[in-house]
Amino acid sequence: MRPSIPKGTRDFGPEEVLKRNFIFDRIREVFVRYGYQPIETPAMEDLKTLTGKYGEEGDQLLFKVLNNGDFLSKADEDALKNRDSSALVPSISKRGLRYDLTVPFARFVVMHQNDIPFPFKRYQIQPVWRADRPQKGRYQEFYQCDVDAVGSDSLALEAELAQIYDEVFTKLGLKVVVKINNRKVLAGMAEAAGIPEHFLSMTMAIDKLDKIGMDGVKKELAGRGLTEEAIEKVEQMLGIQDLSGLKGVLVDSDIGKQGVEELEQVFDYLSLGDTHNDIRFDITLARGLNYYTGCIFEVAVDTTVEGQEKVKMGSIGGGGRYADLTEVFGMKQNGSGVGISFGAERIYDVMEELKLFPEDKANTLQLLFIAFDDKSHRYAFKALQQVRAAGINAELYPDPKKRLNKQMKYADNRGVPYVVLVGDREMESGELGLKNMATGQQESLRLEQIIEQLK
RNA sequence: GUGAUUGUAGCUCAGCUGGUUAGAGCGCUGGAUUGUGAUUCCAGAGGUCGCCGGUUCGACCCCGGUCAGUCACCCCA
Repeated sequence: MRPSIPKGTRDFGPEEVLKRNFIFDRIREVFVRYGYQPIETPAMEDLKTLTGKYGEEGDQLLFKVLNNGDFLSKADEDALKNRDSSALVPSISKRGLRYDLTVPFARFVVMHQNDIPFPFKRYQIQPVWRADRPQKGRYQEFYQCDVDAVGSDSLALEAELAQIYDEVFTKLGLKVVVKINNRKVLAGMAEAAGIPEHFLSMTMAIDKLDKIGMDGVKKELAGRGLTEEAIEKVEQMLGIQDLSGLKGVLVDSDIGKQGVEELEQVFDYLSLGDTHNDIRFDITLARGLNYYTGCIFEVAVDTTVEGQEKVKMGSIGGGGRYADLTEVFGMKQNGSGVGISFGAERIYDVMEELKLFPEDKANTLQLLFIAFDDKSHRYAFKALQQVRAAGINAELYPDPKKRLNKQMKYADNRGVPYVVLVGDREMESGELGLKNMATGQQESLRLEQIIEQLK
């Protein structure tokens, strides 16, 4: 048979894994520096944990795992007869692959609420799965890197998360825009426009502003049944760039005012420290996941920065506050959480495009021993151990009977910077041939000298 | 879930309106060179033309379906 892998999934070769780890390591460093602790949760969750948390669209994108054994014997007869897939699912599948890390985390917090300190600050770097149609920057299996804090309403946490975005992307050498908004502001806008019942449609339309433009948004709002008057009000509010202006418009909406005040506080905290990226209020930021209740975040590549103009990539991170998510799992108090996520795959793609990955020599082979016969192979095997003990990444070509040019070719393919050649002459003199693969130069040195040079 | 587009050697691709034996570059194997890779020269291996079906005397080429990649939409990281 022909080998293949499921669509939307990928293999990663050594070079890619090293680069991916570079991203994960930078992210993890910052998470740890801010006091967050690691957890891991299973790839599979009970389906009931996942369904209903991501909206209707999200439910359709969940991977369901077929029950073990004779699952059809317990299948819903009617659903089966009517070919009604969505009605059939509960009777043949009780588990699904996680769709994100936030919902499993909320489940984790509630299950372990008596064992963990609050506020609980955790980070989690694991793959998630979505049954989406793959395209540019979108896969069915991809990694998310989440930081969340549960058990505190403090807006210092929102500010801290924005700082984390700032710091991670600075370490990665990527200039970004961190957009911040608040669901309460959006709710206030709906109130001010007299359309609180259209809150969700309004946010979804607004979310598309940078893609379809103001005219597109207006068309979409009209299509969703808003009056011309309401649409005009929404358009006016979308033109507001600063928080103080917004406060005046939302004066009659308590929730709207609250949202503005929260944002003011977040930016006040941020003003106490230095940041390196454009962190700004953006009234057009909406975000689709419907469990968000307060501040929301989204990160995009800053295309106004020199060298990054041509990057076309959607959001490379997002998050927000979810006050009620743990309540769904039965937690009565202390349950407000806030968190952000890094889209590692998209960050990878952007960094690849901009050539931001450094040569990471620490993780690759530094020295290769090549022996000409069994006797020198034994000699090299012994020398190898000393080299490794000195902290140099080294290996010995395992088969000395292979022709020398084969072995040299292997060295070339591995991209190893230095080769040590060992044969009769070298064993006799105790001076080994150290060859620099880049220049082709070769010199005779004692093993200790070689170690000294490569250290 | 909707639409567009592509699928030929390990990789990147060429292949005329449908006509015998499907090609190139790179890579791979062997040799020139049994103590030297990357450069040079010589030779060689490697193909169910994504898969299934149809049209035709004849299909890599045309038609239908299907699978996969890519891109856009919906949504999203």
